[in-house]
Amino acid sequence: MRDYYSITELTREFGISTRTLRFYEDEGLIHPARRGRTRLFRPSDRHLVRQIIRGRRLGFSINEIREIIQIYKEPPGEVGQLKLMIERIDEKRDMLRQKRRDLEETIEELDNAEEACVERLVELGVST
Amino acid sequence: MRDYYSITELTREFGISTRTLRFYEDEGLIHPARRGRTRLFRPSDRHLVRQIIRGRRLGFSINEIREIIQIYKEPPGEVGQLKLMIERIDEKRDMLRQKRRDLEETIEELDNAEEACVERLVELGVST
DNA sequence: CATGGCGTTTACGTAAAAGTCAAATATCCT
DNA sequence: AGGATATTTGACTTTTACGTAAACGCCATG
Repeated sequence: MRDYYSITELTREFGISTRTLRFYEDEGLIHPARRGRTRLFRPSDRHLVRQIIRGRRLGFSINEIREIIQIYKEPPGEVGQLKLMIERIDEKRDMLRQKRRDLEETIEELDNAEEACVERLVELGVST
Repeated sequence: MRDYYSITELTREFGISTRTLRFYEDEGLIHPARRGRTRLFRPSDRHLVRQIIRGRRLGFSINEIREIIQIYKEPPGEVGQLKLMIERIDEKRDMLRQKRRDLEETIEELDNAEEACVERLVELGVST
């Protein structure tokens, strides 16, 4: 496990621009270390970036991603905070479950469409 | 099954604005009928809207949604077109599968976070 | 030593997806 | 018919998530 990654290494790995990574830092999603002015990304930063990218692919906004990232941090020490945190987690999970339903339905409709295409090909006597 | 829905009925049902529905029409995603200038949404339009909303929740852009909607239409009659269509369907399905992986991973991380919270509560002697 | 490559900040630009507002019609109800 | 209510079109604005350009620092290599 490497100690540090440079900004361009991460851009290459994740297929995003340096602008994007700096933007995520401005937005408080990541806090890479510094040597002088130069950013040094630790493995934990890299993992965070991976989580951000995942959230983005799932259609979450930066603010929603920020909320999700908060959750991954150390659990709070106080009982009230802990209960609140659990509530927030449940909320997010509900959103994810909704997305999963959307996903399954969409996949199913695509399956149907493909089957219709294949049937049509068979009708036309094309070997599949 | 109703014959027609008014624009405001659909906005209420789906929690979107009239502007949004007109925008989708401008973008060629839906083609509601008209009586005079007034839009009349048929059940098929309503179903399309449902599919659009689903796509939006999954983080697809309007253009991607447009492509997906094309797929739901009648399969083409010509062999080349059919094979092309099947390729496009497979592409979309790959994107959806990627999203599903992202989804499972994110849900799992949330599960872990929740478990950590619960454990912490147990440590503190709180009855869950 | 200057050239290239990678890094930085600051500032302005932009595309997508609507939101908002106004003014003009349409439709519905009595 | 007439007033209330609903719709339409069009123009302008906003938000999000970056893109892009300018201007400069650091350092290794020919």
